[in-house]
Amino acid sequence: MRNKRVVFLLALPLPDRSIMTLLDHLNPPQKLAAEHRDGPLLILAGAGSGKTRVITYRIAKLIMDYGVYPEQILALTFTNKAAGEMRERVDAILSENGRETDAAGVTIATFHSFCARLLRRNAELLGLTPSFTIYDSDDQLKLIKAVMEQVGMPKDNGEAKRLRGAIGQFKNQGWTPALAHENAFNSYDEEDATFYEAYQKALVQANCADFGDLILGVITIFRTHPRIADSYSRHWRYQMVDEFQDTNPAQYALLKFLTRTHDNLCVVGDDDQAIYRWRGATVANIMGFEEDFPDAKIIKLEQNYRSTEVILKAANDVIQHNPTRRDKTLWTAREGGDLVTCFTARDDREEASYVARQIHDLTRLGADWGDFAVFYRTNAQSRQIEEQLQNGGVPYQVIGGMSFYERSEIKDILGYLKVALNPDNPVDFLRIINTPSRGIGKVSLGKLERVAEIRGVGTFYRALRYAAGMLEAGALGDTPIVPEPFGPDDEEALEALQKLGGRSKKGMIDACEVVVALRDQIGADAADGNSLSQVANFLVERIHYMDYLDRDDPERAEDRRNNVVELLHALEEFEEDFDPDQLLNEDLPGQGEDDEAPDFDGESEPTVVSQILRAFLERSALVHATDGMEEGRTTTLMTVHGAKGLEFDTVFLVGMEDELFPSLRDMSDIEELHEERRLAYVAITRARHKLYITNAQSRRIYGQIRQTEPSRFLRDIDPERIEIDPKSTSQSIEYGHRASAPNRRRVRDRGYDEFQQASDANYFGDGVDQDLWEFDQSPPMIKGEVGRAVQQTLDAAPPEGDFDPSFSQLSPWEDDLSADWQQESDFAASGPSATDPEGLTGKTVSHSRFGIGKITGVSGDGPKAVLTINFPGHGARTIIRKFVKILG
DNA sequence: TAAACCAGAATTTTT
DNA sequence: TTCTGGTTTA
Repeated sequence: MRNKRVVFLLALPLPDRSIMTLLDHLNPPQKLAAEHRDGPLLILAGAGSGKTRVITYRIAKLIMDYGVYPEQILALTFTNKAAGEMRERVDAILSENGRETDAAGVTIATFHSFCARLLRRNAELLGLTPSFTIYDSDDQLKLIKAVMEQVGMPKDNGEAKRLRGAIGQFKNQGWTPALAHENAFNSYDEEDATFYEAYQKALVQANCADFGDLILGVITIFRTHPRIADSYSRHWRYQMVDEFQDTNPAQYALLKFLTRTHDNLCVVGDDDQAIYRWRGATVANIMGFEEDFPDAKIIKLEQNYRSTEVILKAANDVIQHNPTRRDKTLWTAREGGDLVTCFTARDDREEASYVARQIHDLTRLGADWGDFAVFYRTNAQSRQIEEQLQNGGVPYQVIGGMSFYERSEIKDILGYLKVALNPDNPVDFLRIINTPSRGIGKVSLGKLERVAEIRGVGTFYRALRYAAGMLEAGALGDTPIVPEPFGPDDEEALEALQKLGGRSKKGMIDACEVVVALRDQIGADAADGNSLSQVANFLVERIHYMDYLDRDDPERAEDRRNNVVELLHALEEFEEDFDPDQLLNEDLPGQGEDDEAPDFDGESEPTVVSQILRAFLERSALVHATDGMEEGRTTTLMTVHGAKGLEFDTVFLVGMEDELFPSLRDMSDIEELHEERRLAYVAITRARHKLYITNAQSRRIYGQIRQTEPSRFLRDIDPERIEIDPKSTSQSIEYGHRASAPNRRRVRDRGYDEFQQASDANYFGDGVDQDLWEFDQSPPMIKGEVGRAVQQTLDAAPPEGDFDPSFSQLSPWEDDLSADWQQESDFAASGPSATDPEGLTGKTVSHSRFGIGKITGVSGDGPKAVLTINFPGHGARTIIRKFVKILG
């Protein structure tokens, strides 16, 4: 994958001795950038020009040749994926050069996780405790609704979402409520700012921070305590930022603070890949970098090592329609290449079928499933593709979409743990108080809320303790509850809560007991024999959560229970890997170094269990469970946004239709169109050897069938670089592009009907036991070696235009696949045992967390079979079959 | 209070 | 079409 730079060895002068073998792998501008030592540096790195490579080599260079301590280096990214990859590569480079211990010292993090750490260190300065909860946008919306109600606004879901957006933008700008007021243009802005103020107050009172607060909180601290900023700035003497074009003003302000004692800021970016304007990112940061850092050195990386000439030119065709770009011309040494294949389907289902079919055929010819990726504009499009891939027996992984941590069962369990750690958190409190149902309905909640408003009570949790009669000081320094009734109304509210009926009273006592018990257990130290996974297991038992799932939705109970089990595993795993030493010598400065930095002696020293829990919750808030993408063995499905920074041999870009891609919800916003175009550019430049672009003439949206037009971006590509698949419904890119005739009839090309028949018969689904084709059970036929270039297989493919006759027959695939499956079964049948009816023992599997392992034991069968798997590096694990991919 | 039912939104993209 | 949240009913 990264072994094709050898060419340059000969062309380069001899570099420094110590790191010679490394920098030799870089081309001249790359080398120049990696050698850069002090002062600001802007690296304009085109797609596929090796920017991560440059950053990682520069880190190595700093450490090895310039004598910089690893601890002095900070590298910030936007995604966990990028951070992980960078960490890995720095690790590899340093290890290769006998400096394996150094990599751990380098701070490589996402903006958000980095700021979360800083914020925990200095939480008191913002009125938070180090145990503050991080709210995701769901939680955020709930709190906004609560605040809306509180300030007497009418219930309005749309308005709540608008406010969430407005607050998000304030925070992206780096504006506190006060600044939002100052910057208000009109009375609407003013109102939003006022609401923002109320919301922010509620957040702090709840001891919570939302995503935007992580960044804004840190810069607020830096603004008010410049000496803290100084101390951090001095600590991280060399800083690097990846994907700089996606920074928003708040992040930029953060960087300014962090570099205030020096200007060793190295940023890498590509304005053509700026795709997060909607999240407040400003290209101005990259376009005007020299203005802020007049001494900035600028280095352009223009050689693309990834794609063929055809693909690169197609990408350039598209992006050149954007004005105001930084001057940059990408070129590649890989001349020629396969044409871009376009396919127009009649509908979205046929489009998905086509993709599945192509992948299937190419893998039969020796390509690996892992060579392929399917990109779509919106997550909703993944369903059709998934269905067809399943039918075709193509194993796949979906990146993004509904994350593990967004599932209600996961949120419930984590909700309890979050409340245990921070009982002031009202969103999770309300989530768990009656889940599973305890007879605490709207009325009881109202009474509880009323009491919570009384001075001396303050929060739901404390009101609950009052109601449950658990008034004494409890775990973790809970203060005794002494309500200070402020008049007859308050007295009444207290009385009402006291006099609650039997059922809700009982429910409240129960809920209270659970939370208090959790808090006690978290408060107890690991030394007392307590562990986080024990606490979690206790919780699931104590609230009979599994039974609740069965009752709640018997249909999905099975899945959801497994998810809970998986969560418990994850907790256990996390706990095992957790290094308590890490807590002692964190590489963060702050305390002690600067007298303005607070010591957070707090009320009670956090216990190990609570620290682990805190760390786990932080990770679950900041890391998508799907982040751990596996390389190599399965086809990858993701949105175009998710694809940034990645590359694949063969890319299918689906749904290239106007109004879908470009999305254009607001036709008047020309900037939005430009951003969509950059998005298309990003998508195209992910492909190494082969690009397919597909569209559908009609598509179901919200269950309604809509006619579509081909994407304008598709028409931007020079037809010279395109071949239209003979099976395509239309042999022209512009199949019906006539603004004057919106209801035109479309001419169907010959060949279409055959294709359609097959498609209508669901040509690899009907008549086959669907279960057989479920992802996990798909026949494990790994054909080529991982990473084998698809190019070869394409060369070997049957001549185009020769429409595969079997295609129109009823079930060519079933036959093919059944044969394979049969073969596999025969193989398996050679060694089944009583406990392992399917002969799984000995097979290789892959797991999202533990990686590749071998099955050593099996009990039960079907997707629910319990497997014992040995993962090198993790030891033996017990995992439900559903959660692993069986590779063969 | 809980279950069952119905109406309306949702689909741009993510930490 | 699917999900969510709100309302009605037992």
